[in-house]
Amino acid sequence: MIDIKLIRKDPQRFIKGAADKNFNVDIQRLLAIDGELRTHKNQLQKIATQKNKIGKSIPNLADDKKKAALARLGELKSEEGGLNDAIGALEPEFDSIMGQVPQPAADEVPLGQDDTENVELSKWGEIRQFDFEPKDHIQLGVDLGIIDVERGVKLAGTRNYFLKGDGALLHWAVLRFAMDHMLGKGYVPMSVPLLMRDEAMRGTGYFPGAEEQTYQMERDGLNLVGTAEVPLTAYHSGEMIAKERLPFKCVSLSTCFRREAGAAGKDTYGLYRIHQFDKVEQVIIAENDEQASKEFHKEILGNSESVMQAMGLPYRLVNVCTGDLGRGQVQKYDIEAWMPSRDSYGETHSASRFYEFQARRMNLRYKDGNQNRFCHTLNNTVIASPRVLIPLLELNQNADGTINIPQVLQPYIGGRDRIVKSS
RNA sequence: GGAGAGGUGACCGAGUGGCUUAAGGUAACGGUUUGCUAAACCGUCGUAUGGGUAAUGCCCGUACCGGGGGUUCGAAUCCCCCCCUCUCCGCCA
Repeated sequence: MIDIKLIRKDPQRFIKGAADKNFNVDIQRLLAIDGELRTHKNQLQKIATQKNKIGKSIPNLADDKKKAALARLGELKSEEGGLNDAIGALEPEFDSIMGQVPQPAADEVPLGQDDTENVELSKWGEIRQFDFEPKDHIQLGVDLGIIDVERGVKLAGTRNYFLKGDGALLHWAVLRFAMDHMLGKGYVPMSVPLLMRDEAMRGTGYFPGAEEQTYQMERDGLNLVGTAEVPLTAYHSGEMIAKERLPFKCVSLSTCFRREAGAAGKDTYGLYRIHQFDKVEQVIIAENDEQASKEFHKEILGNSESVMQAMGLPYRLVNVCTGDLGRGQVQKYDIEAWMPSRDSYGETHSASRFYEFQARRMNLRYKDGNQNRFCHTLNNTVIASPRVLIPLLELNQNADGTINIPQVLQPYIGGRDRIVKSS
């Protein structure tokens, strides 16, 4: 949510901001309604002033004067009714448009239409050249007996899968390593509810917009979250946090659910785009300070980079362009890991900062002196699996079809250093 | 699922029609004093919004006691609907 006062002051900034992000929002209409509403509310206020004045004098009035006063009150009331009707007719549209105004991107965000125009900032690691014909992760997984997509589809439909034996162990190894990595940095571990009210979905900015991407439990009015960002960020929603408790840094391991509606035919092969996966997610709730937010943004990005580096996975860092940003994001960095079977980098992490966009929607505040201020929020993936298993399996395969396990993961998989076919 | 009790400011908590610009307390902030891992006393202290003004300050308004509607000249207080929380019972990993 954007402060309407900022929109009034500089509408051009928000018109351009929305256009850059490819959001279709009628700011002019918003301001027209805002103007009308303000005029009406102003009149309403004047009427209320008169009503209050007359109302207070009534007990001390003589009968004839009282009668006149009551008559006057009647007139004022009907005037008030007309104004209230006008306001009632305008407000829903106002609220609807307000909820859609995007947060303008930061100046350092490149202009662009979609992810093809994201700008590469840096690369880490050597891309492995194979001296044999490498298999993709599904071939490897099926041959080793650790990935079973067929039965996943049989039981749960397309984009579902089983991980089995060392496949399941490797999946959990990656998650546990990532979690331990974050605990060393002082993030508070959280186990969170995954069914969220609409309120939390709106507060984080997923609604309106992502309803189609969300499994909705209509009978209970709850939504399966697509990321632990929702419960973590909304944890203190509606509260006044003590300033000393900021920044609040937390991390959660959770399952994530995504309908992937509208992605029909896209990335259908393998474990890249699936309905259910597990993710370690980091969230920071901070004071309202843009410079500090940028610092925290670097911090959460660094946390994830060091996880990738520890596992030896080559990746590149991308500055996401305006057209590929979500409604609330000020700026977003993606980490994309090299995936041999795709012959390209594929997104594995997404680090966003929002300034007060989310906090304003969920009324998440702290006291700064005698002023109440909205917090700043940020989040980033620490690791998401099984997507990260794609590079992990493919890049560490041997000619005989076995997989080398990176050293940092070995403690989580029985101290073994490779995955071999089990009988 | 059944029954009951509740939702008041950062927090606790009083308040059944005008004296509520919400008592009292806690926390916070400023000060005085005594002295020392602090206490006592005094003072300040809700939010949002409109107008005025050079002003995030000050002045004048308006709204806000879970949300929405109603009764009334006047509602935290009475009525209706909804949401949420808690307790007990039932069921249950």
